[in-house]
Amino acid sequence: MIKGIRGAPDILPEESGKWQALEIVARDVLDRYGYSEIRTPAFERTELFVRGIGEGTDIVEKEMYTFEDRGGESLTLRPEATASLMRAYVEHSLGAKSSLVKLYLIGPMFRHERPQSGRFRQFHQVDVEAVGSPGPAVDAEVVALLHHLLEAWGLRGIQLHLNSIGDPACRPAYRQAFVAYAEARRSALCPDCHVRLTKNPLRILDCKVPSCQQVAAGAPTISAYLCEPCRDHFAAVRSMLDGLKIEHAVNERLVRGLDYYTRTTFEFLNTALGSQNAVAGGGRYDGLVEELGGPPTPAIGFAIGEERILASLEAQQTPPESPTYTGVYVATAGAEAFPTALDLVQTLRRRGLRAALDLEGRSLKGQMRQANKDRYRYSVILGSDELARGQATLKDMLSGEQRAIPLSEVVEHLTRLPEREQA
RNA sequence: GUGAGCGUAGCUCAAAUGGUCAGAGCACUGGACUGUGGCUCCAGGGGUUGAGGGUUCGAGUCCCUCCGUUCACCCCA
Repeated sequence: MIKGIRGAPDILPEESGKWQALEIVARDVLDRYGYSEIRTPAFERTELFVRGIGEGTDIVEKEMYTFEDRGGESLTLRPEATASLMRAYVEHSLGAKSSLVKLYLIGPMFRHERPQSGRFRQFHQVDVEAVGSPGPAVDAEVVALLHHLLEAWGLRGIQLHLNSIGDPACRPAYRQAFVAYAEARRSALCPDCHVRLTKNPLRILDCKVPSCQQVAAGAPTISAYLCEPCRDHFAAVRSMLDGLKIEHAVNERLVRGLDYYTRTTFEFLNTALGSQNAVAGGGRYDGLVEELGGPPTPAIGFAIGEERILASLEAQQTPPESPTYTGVYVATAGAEAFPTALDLVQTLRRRGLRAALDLEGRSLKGQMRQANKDRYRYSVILGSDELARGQATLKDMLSGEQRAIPLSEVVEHLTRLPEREQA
């Protein structure tokens, strides 16, 4: 048996409905906020991610699915959406059409990590980006949008963590101060953090090792080092969120792992989820577009992990769907009724009804069982008796009542009956 | 990449110290109900016990290797 790829699960028929429901809500809410969908390819030149995400990041260093195409060019399956989206933004000069461009992208991302609960090698994100404005109002609206989305999905108990990590004017000073502080306490740090010290020192703030946390607790905080503009920006974002009654906690340890972030960073956490508990995360990245060869363009965005949203909904036992009885199952007694049944079913389908019949020559009993299992609201029984009299038997699968009606009126009759009924 | 746990029918699981141990429930198909679902009862199909090797008179049960899977670390959605 040829098996699927580890960490790239199939979404089976019984669960695809949940995904559809999730994405319908997302598209609806995004549309209300004025966002347009963009679809970019699932792969890009490797260079795009190396430059966009950052040479030293874990994603680029060890998690990318990279391969050479037949022309010898290095390509990579997208590990995240922002870089692709910004590439398209620059390539097609989307900024020329309006000063603030609002885009979203839904699709699979690929990262070569060891799978575990809430983490996959192919996973799905709803990625949202607002490009073109540096103002704090955009930050606030973007966070409010995400908050709105989670609410629309029915998620409960999600915490919002917020931080500002400064900009090129002030972050270097902080970084320097932090490194000096950490360097002095090197002996207390775990081996991983020794590596971080040179590669990505701020990540030490995130480390879970107790001794490192102690070091982190006494470390200089970013807030003390923010420059005037960054401080004002952050304060403005916070006060707008307060005005919108969106609860948030400032988490100075929230240092995101991608190089391109500036100023505002945020994460929505669900502590009910276990180890991989970030349900969505994002931030501002005012330098990325320029880094990719475009004009200096401020932007902010976030990504939502669809698997983690679904897991959260499972965890709180509110699956997105409830079974309904709809449509018509046409059962036949005797092979001679089949042509009539087939024709009837096709007609019903053209009239917009969900309709089916047995294609395997099963017994009437078997057909009725199928009708019940597939949640059909009505069944129509066609047999030699009915055909001889020019009639059909119409049965209500919920009440069990049945009666004979003229064959010629079946379609009309069924299209007038209530279409959807709760179980 | 590192560590730990687990791998028996489609699914969830049984099978005491190795000796009728290859089973049950659900699901599926058929029947009881001679043309009818959801309840009940009966029957049937389906497994080289993840793969390969070893120990033994004998292994699902012990040992080794590999593979898969789960959770955790790392990191992130």
